Amino acid sequence: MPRSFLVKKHFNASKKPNYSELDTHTESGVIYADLCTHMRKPCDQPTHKMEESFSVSLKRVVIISPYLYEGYPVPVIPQPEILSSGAYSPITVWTTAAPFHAPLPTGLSPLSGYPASLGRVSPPPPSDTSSKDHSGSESPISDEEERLQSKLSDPHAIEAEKFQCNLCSKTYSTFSGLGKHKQLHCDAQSRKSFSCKYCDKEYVSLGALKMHIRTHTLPCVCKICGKAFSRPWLLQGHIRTHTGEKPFSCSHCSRAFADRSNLRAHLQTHSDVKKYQCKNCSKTFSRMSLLHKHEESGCCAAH
DNA sequence: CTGGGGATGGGGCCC
DNA sequence: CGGGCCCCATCCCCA
Repeated sequence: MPRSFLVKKHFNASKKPNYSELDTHTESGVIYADLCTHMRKPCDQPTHKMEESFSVSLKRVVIISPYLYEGYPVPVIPQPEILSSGAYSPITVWTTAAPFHAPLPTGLSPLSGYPASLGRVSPPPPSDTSSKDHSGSESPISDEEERLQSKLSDPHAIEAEKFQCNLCSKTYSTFSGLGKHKQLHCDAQSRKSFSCKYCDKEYVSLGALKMHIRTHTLPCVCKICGKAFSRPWLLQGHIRTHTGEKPFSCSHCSRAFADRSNLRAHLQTHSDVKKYQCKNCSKTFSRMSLLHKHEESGCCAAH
C-alpha cells in the first residue's frame, strides 16, 4: 500500500474548488480576512480543500498585494502574533484523544480549558493535581498504590470494587480511581496520538505532526511569485519552473525534466511493459491515472 | 478519448 | 529533531 495513503483520502480528490466563486473578492483585504477567519477557527473541511483555498487566495494575493509592489515578502499565512490573541489559539496537541472511555462526571473534562502547546502532555484535571507530577508516561506510583489511595480517600471504597477498566480489566472501587488509572496508564499507552488542530488528522509522533502542520502554515514562500509551499524542496521544485532548470535527463531520449517523478513517469513511455495493467482486459498503462481513466471509461463496467 | 508532460502535495525514510 | 530526499499520487493541460 502506498505510504501516503495511510492518512489521506478523507475526501473526493477528483473535485476541484470552483474558483469562480471567489471572483467576488476583488480586494486583498477581503482575501486576507477570509484567510484569517479560516485560520482562526478549527478546520472542519477536508485538508486538501482547505489547501486549495489557500492556494487560490494566494494566487489572488500575488496579483494584487501591495506587499509585492513594495518588494516585501508576501504574508501568505497570517502568523499567530498578527491575529488577535483571543481569536487565535496555538495548535493543540494532546497525547490522548479522550482520556476517559467511561462517561465523565458533569464538569469533569480533562481536556477542556487546557490549551496545550506543541508536544506537551495535557495537564491532568484539577481534581488530579494533588501531590505528584503525573505528566510523564511512567507513573511514579503503581496501580496497587493507586487502588490503595483510592480506597483510603473514599469512605465507600471498602465496598465491592465496581469500576472496571475496559482495557486491562483492573477494577476500582471509585470512579476517580478508575479515571486516574486510565489516564495514567491504559489510555496514555494505547491511545497516544498527536492531533492537528487545523484538521482531524492524528499522528503517532510529534515530528510527523509538525511536518503535517507545515501543509497548513506553508512557510516556504517563492520570492519570485509569492506562492507558498509546505517544504523547502517543494519550493525548490517550483523555482525550477521559473528558472527552466531541468536536472533530470532521460537516458533514452534527449528530454529533461525538472522533477524526478516526472522523469520516472516519462521513462514508462519508453518501456514495452507498462506498469499498470487493467485486470479485465489486460491492457497496460504507463500511469495509474491512465489506468483509472480507462477503468472509469467503461472497460470494467461488467465487473 | 487517450497519452504524456508539467506541477504539486504529502507521508516515510535516512542522515 | 529537523532537513533533505524518495516515492507515490493527483490534477491540469495540451497534442
